[in-house]
Amino acid sequence: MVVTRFAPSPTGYLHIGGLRTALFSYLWAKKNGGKFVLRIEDTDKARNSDEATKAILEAFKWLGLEHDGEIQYQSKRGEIYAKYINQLLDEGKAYKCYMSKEELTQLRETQMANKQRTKYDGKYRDFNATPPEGIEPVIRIKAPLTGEIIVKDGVKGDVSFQAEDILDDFVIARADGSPTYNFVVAIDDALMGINEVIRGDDHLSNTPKQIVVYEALGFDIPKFYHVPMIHNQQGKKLSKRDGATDVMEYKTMGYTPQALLNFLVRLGWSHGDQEIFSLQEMKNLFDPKDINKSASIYNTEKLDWLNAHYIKNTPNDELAQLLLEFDIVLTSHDKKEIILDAIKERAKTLKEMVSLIKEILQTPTSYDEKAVKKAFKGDAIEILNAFGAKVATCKNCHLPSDYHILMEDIVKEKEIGFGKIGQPLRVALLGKMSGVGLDTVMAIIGKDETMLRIANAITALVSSDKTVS
RNA sequence: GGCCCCGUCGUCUAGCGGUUAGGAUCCAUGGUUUUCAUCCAUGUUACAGGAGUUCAAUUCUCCUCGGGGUCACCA
Repeated sequence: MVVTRFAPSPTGYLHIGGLRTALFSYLWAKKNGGKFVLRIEDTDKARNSDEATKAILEAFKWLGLEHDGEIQYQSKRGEIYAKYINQLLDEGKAYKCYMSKEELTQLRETQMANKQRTKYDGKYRDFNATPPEGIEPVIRIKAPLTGEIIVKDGVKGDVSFQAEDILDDFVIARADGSPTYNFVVAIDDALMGINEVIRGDDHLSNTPKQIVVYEALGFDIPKFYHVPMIHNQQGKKLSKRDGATDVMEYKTMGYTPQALLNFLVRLGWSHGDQEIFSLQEMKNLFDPKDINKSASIYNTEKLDWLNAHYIKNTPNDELAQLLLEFDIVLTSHDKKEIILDAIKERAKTLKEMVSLIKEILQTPTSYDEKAVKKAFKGDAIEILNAFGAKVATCKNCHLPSDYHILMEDIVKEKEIGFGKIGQPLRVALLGKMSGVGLDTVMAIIGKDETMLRIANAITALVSSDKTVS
């Protein structure tokens, strides 16, 4: 069974890059009928917060990503780590190092001065004399000093490291007894049965150290997939400064979970030429072997397009539901269908839908100057007036088609083009030159409101003398 | 600096020795529409550079250049 995991450290909101690796891990587990474990790496007490954990869970919930089993917290697993530290000590695979921080610093400075790479010199590796006074030791693992370590990576291929280039006896437990990252990750992954690790490729160079731990403990080494980073426009690692890296920001900006997931799954992964993936399709088709090797640049143009696509293809009931989050209540509005049908084709985000809806439902209080200039030429006011009268006498005006007939009538009677009535009427109803079809607007707001808006516009424009003759 | 990874249109990507180098997005143009948007059609734009290997390289090898990541008693 495939068991994957997402293992964030709760130091802030859920990052867009983190979400992508989470999604990949989730999909791969689901595709194989396996398990997706959520593990909170909260060993750094100074930087962690409960809020951050909540934020991650909130984002998961919004996007519909579900982890399997209980959430694992590293902070609760201290005893387990201690047990393995002692085991390694007993087996002589790890040892206590009494080098003071000052001495370590000194060592590094000397190495740097000699243009050597900085590494621990193994001073206490085979030490069995009386330890120096007043120093709490750290625990170091005996890492191989020579030889090759190969990371078999499903994305990058076999990546080979030379022990002498990168390894030294690294610390697995600090002076206060707390275990370090590379040690606990290996233990947790092994104990939780994680056999496919999908994570950012910034961890690739950590992997040999973790392999050292796996081997010392006799654990099976999982399959690794190191997925390339997401870069900002400058080609650097995406950071908070780049803006919009908090997953939940996308909710407030009016993106749908579907669109965001679809956007993310295609960043660094592809399945032929397919662009649109439902969550179910992702679960069926995702395979880490199709993950790209190179980093991608974060650019939301395609997200906008996907979001527009999903809005267009979402049933109105669902849209009404989503709009509730934006304080738009259409769920039991009698014109719900006609409103949503009218605007879903022209909005890129839910937020845009909100302003489109308000634009229709609210009586305009001002008129766009350019639009007025363009629309109100010649006898526009007269035409508009005549149209108003037509609406007033209309006995059966409910549907857009009813109003459309009215417009056709006036075009015929006055022998004018559609624009002659369309333009001034549009300004009167919406206050500007663009927007939803006029017959639709009138059907939505009804006969009385239509007449009111026409009257308002005429009054306003005549009194302010904004007409152009 | 050492080590490691990467390099196809502006962007996301397909390609897995022989293709007019494909799709998507963006942009532009045209059509549809009373307007805007949608939709449809058309178009511009890419194999970082140089050596090999081969009958043939975007594809394989090496070098150069460029970009990124990582080198802790952080995770």
